[in-house]
Amino acid sequence: MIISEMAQLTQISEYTLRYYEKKELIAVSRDARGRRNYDENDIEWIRFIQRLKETGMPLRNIKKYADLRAKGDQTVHERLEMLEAHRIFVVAEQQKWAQNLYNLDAKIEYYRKKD
Amino acid sequence: MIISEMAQLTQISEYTLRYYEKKELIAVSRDARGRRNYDENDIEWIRFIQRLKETGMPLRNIKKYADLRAKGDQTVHERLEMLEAHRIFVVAEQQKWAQNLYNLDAKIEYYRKKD
DNA sequence: GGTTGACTTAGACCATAGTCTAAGCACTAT
DNA sequence: ATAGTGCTTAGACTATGGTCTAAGTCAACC
Repeated sequence: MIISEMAQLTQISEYTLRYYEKKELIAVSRDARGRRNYDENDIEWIRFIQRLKETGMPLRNIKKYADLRAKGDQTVHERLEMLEAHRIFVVAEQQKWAQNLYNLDAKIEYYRKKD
Repeated sequence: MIISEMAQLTQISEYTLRYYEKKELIAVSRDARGRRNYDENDIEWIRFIQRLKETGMPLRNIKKYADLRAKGDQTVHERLEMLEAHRIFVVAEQQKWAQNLYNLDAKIEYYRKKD
């Protein structure tokens, strides 16, 4: 799979895909012509990056994770620890969103009465 | 209440408080000496701004809301509409977080077995 | 043989949201 | 008096995460 297809599939621009590669979040192999050749594995990995990003993990941490991943199975434990730490963050964020939604609803209720 | 107290209370730096004022998110009155004099109303308003920010509303939208607020009660309906639109956004974000947490947990489970 | 779309390096540019400094003035407290 | 804290304007600088362009190469398609 070529970069344009990948961009389409993941909704990540070609610029950004190259940018991620330069930042060493992704390592992509090339075909005989030197073009990036994304495989199933890359797709999965990029989707995972997307999820980490959506849950507020900065690229530098994603990079750390990518580095561990590149080192192979002996880093599974470390990766697990990263994910578990991130999980705690995500849960805390969720609670913040819930609280904020609650407050927002109270405000909306208040305005509805005024309106 | 003077700016340093306000910064302490809200955990927003003095720089940022002045920045918000320059951006016209807040209008603060001055005392006889020309110093910013925050009152209860300002505190409540700034807390509200914090919540909007925490739920991902960009400053330019908060500014729009602030402008409406400044115009008084005849804008209650418009403000309500803004909040309702934002509510939809917040709920969608929450769902995204829930989905991401679910995926994260699946990944963690997978790694736990490998570990 | 021209167009298309990929590649490269390097760097400019953008938005967002601050953060900080300089320089000079004003007032209060020690 | 002088330190401390507030004020002002104006602009520099930071971090994050892209986004885009230039300039040149290369291979494939029509």
